[in-house]
Parts: sequence; structure tokens; C-alpha cells
Amino acid sequence: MAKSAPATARPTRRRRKEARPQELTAAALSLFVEKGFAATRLDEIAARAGVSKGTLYLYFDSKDALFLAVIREGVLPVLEEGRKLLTIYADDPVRMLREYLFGWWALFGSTELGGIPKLMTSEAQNFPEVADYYLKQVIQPGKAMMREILERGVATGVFRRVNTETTTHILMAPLLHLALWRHSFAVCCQVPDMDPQLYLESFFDLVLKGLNPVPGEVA
Amino acid sequence: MAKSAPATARPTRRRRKEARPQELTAAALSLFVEKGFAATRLDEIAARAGVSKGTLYLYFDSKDALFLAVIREGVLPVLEEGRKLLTIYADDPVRMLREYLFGWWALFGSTELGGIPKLMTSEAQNFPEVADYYLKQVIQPGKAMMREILERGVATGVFRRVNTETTTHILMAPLLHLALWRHSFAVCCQVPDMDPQLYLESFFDLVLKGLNPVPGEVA
DNA sequence: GATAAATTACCGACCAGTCAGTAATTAACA
DNA sequence: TGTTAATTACTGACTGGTCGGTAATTTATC
Repeated sequence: MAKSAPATARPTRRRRKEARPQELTAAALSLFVEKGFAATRLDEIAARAGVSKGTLYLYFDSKDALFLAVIREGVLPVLEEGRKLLTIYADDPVRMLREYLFGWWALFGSTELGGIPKLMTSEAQNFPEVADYYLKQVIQPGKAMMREILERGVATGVFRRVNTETTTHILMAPLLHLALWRHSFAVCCQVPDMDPQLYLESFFDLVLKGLNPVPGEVA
Repeated sequence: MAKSAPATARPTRRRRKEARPQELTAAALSLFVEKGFAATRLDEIAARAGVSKGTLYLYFDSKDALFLAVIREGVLPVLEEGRKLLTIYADDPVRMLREYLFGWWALFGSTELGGIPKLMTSEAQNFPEVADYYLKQVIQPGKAMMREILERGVATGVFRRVNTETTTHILMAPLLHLALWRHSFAVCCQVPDMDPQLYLESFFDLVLKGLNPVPGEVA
């Protein structure tokens, strides 16, 4: 009994070689972010991707390799897209700064990828080679873009003279904090939720005034 | 054989009931921060504390209970100490802000406890009740102190009018970022290390100018 | 029916938690 | 103040379950 009606109803297992890797890394990302790498079971990842654990091993050699793939495939495209968007305002550092902050959130932080900072922060020490890759391919380029904006602003006199290396780090922090918060306390505790747009607006406002070169003008 | 020379050489196992819990939570904290909760073995924790795994279970009911203890015992004393320090400058919001930033780093971020933000961020979703405790007992009080400083500054006119709720969050971010960085990428990759003092100085400078109520005066 | 895609059943390493036993300390008695 | 009995801190081998990884088998597609 219960094994009747084999007609057309069953969602017969499909062969979709092309789509699998993407589906698996997506499932892995969300679970790694949610529970951490070590606490995530491969069965769970496979289930969320709609396949069995064996299938996972058709596309990835090991759990570690899957982790690497999650990071590799995740961020680079978005980084490139962000870079392109920024060039539009190349002659207006203030506008560039604004676009950086809101673009970072829109393209990255607010999406599924926004969990990556939490994941990489948690696992950097356990996966030094992945951390190294992420540092060189994502963090440093991202920081370089921010630094470029600052230096351009300083050069053209719309920002006051600051230590760009240090300031770059400082300016990234509230973005990362927003993403980290979203994937930690905001999920489990009933935090009276903060509005990202308001948060970013306040941040931009604070920074712009903090970088104002001539107290008494503009800003 | 081999059971000779029982004289004074052997590091006879000592009984030190009082010191154990502290030693165990300290060992657990550093390992949880380093490797994550799930990836840390109880044998390792016990070994680092100089006891056997069995002993660990004399003082803590389970791995989860140990985690809770690590968080509970870790932060509250320091929070209280910080609160006291701040009262010294109760009439000078600028000075209070400065003391908050540098005090946070000196008393908390730069110490062993500085790993807790990474740990709690990573594990908040896996331990909702601990996260809730930490949120209510540590994060919210800490934020309240910062907010108090801002509101006092606004009230006395040394800071311009800002959204204190949002701004509080923003101002905590670079502190947390510094601590998180220290316990993730800074450890595994050869990052050209940033100097915390310089970082905090730049941050304080940026914020102070960003909060300056009358462009053209002071700051 | 040949080939490739996917599943299922299985293995072995690993690890949280247990417990019978051991060593250190204290108490009792002389 | 020595000897022994009672107590308690501590140990480490063991176990039951879990999970990463593999191999045999089934199912889809051409």
C-alpha cells in the first residue's frame, strides 16, 4: 500500500548536472552561516539542495573543498560589479563614498552573501589558506576601493587630510557590523531591529561631517 | 621496571578544587575563540587546563554548560569596572567618549576577553539562550553607556543632534571590528598589523569632528 | 543497452559523556 | 607523631552515537 500511483505524480529524480554545484554551494553557504562549518552536516546541505549526500561528492571532493568553493564562487562577481558601478561617479568622491556604502549593502550585505563575513571571521583560523585567499581577493581589493575614494577626496580637497590606511579600516567596520548583526543576534533574539537604510544614512552623515575639510563650509 | 625513582621528581597530580573552574573556563574560552565551539574537543580544553576530561565533568554538566559559564563569568566584572571608570568624567562627554573607546580596548578588547565578540557572533544562533543572556547583560548595558554619553553631549551642546540609537550602534562597530580582526585574519594571515592605538585615535578624531555641533568651532 | 547521474547502504574515525578505579588529603585513633 | 580508616579530587579506558567519506546499486537519458 501507499506505493500506488506511480504514474506521473512522483517528483522523479532529475539529472541536472549543470545546476548542481551552484545549488549545493548556495545551500552550504546558508547552513555554514547559520550553524558554523563544523556543526553543519553534509546530509543537511544535500537535503537543502534537494539531493542526497552521495551526489554532493560527485561535485566536491570533500567538505573542505566545498567550503573553499562557497567562498570562491560567492564574492568575486559582486566585487567586480561594485567596482564598475563606482566608476560612474569617478569625479565625485562624496558621491562615490555614498554609492560605496549603499551599494555594498544592496549588492552584498543585504543578500545571501551577507553571511560571508560572519562565516569567514569564524573560520579564518581553521582555514588559513581560504582566509588568505579571501583576504587577498576580497578584503584587500575592497579596502583598496575605499582607500581610493578617500585619497581622491583628500587630493581634490573635499576631504580633510586623514590617515587613509587606518580610516579605510574604520569605515568598513560599520558595514561589516551590520551584516554580522543581521546573521547573529538579530536572528535569534527579538532585537527591536534597526533599519539598514537609516543606519547607513546616519553613518554616511557622520563620516561626511567627520571628513569635512573646512569646518564651517559644506557638509 | 620503569617504576623507579619515586623520589621527588614526579609532577604529582595536585588537588586544587578552588582554582579548577576558572582554569577550565579560561582554557575553554581561548579554544572556543580559536577554533569555534563545535570544533573544540573537551580533551583539548582539559589538557590545556592541566586536568583530564573526567575532571571537567566534576565542575560542568556538559559542553553546553561550559559554554554558558565561559560567557557568564567572562564579561560582567569588566563591564562593571568600566562603568565605574566612566563616572569620573561624568561632566565631560568628550572625555567620556574618549575614555569609553580606549577603556573598552584596554580592559576588554585587548585582553583574552576580546575573543568573546567573535565567539558570541559565531554561536549566537546555536545558543539562543546564551545569546539572549549576553544581549541583555552585556550588549544592551554597554550600548546604554555609550548612548548616555551621546545624549549627555547633545544635551549640553558639545555634540550636534543625532539619532542616538543608530549612532550608538555605529560607534560600537569599529571597536568590535578591531577585536574580531585580531582574532581572525590577524592571526592566520600575515596582515601588516594595524596599531590599535593609532586606529582608536583616528576613530576618535573622526567621530569627534563628525559630532561637532558648530562647524567652524572647536574640534 | 550503454553511459552517466543519483541514491542507498555501509564503514571507520572521532568524540561527548560515563564510571570503575587510583592517588591525594583529612580525620580518627593510638 | 605515626598508622590506618574514610573521604574526595582526579584519571583514563570505554561506549554509544554521529558523521565524513566510499562503494554497490538503481534510475534516467540517449
